[in-house]
Amino acid sequence: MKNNATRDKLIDSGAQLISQQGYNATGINAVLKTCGVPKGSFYHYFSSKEDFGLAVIERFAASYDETLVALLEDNDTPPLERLRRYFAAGREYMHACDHATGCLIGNLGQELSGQSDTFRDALNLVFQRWEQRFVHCLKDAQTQGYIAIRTTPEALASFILTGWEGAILRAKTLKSVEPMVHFETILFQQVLVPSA
Amino acid sequence: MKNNATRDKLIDSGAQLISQQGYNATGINAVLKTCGVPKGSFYHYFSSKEDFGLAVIERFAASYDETLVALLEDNDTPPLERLRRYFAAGREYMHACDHATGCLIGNLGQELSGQSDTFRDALNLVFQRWEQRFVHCLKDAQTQGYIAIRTTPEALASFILTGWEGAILRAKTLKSVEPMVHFETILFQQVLVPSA
DNA sequence: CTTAAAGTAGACCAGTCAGTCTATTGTTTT
DNA sequence: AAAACAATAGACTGACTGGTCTACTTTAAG
Repeated sequence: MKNNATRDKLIDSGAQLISQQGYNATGINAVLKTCGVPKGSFYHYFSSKEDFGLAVIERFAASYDETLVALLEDNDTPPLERLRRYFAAGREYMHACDHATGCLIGNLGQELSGQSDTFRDALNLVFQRWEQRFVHCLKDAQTQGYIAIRTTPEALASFILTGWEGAILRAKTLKSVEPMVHFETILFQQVLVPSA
Repeated sequence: MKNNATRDKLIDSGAQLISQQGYNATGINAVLKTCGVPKGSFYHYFSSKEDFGLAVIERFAASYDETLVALLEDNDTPPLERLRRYFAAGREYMHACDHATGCLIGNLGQELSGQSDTFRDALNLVFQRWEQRFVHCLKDAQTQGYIAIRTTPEALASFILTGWEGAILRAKTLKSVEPMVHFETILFQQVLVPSA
């Protein structure tokens, strides 16, 4: 009843299709087809499409959190350099997916938070966990004197996360990482600075 | 064949439903039901759902551009105050819609730009027109000495628009305008400042 | 008064949706 | 070996999708 190769295959295919097309536009049959699993198995592992969607979110969040920790809590690297690497990784991914996919959590947040409170809560939690990772890194930067303490790390983390998500969205419609570059440039030039 | 009350009713209802539920989740029948128009009329005015969606975008953009001009090109008001008013209006709207709707263009950009190039192009154009309105206002601010000229107005406009869109997205999943407040606060405190 | 076109009206179509059902196969446990 | 359960398999259902079709009504032109 727990973990299983078939279940994993379903979640993997689902994450891929949902990333590309969105939740509503991705039919269960399409997921089944891409991984060659019959419908009976799907409803053996998941009670509904919503249940499946939540599992996709959960798994993506868990996997993404690992890379987030590796990037933002690497104490061998100066805090602002960690942030730079995070942005660079995001830009690379955006380029790799031909500017079509973006951020799964951001996509679903936009599509589903007005549609289902269950999804909204789940996505909100993911965002909040991400913000905490940023807070941790920003606190390091403040105590080490790299940035001023005129703003709380929490507010700064919110600023960075929302700005970055917005830049990703804009990059999708523009089919260019230019908005992401602009965001990063101005952020490091005027916000993440030491002097008051 | 041109403008008509029925056509307008369809677009109005469509804009409302699509704002709330998204494009894919909004069926044509639902639109027809909310404004009491039969299907025959719909396909008399629009050749397809995509055609309809584009008309909804076009009309929203035209109407929104008016308020944008009124806010950002009001020469009787200092440039930064114009921006403040723009953000205040956005916050008020977000509150009025119970944090559920957000920005129609942003929503559709997220949902459709990976799905249809036609939509992506249309939405991209709208964003670019908006950016130009910001550029105009920021140039005023620079020439009047309110903000430094270390960054091009174009890059700044991109930064503001993407940051704001991201804040709206985050406000939807959080059901609070807090991210929008954080964005505005830090923007005026550290980015839109005169000194180098 | 006639005729053509614009617009209204909704039954209808093939296809797809999420979800159900029964039957069968694999794998343990006893 | 047998019973119990997990998992596979896919045909099937009713509701709904975007879109088509024909019939009817209104408006305007000649």
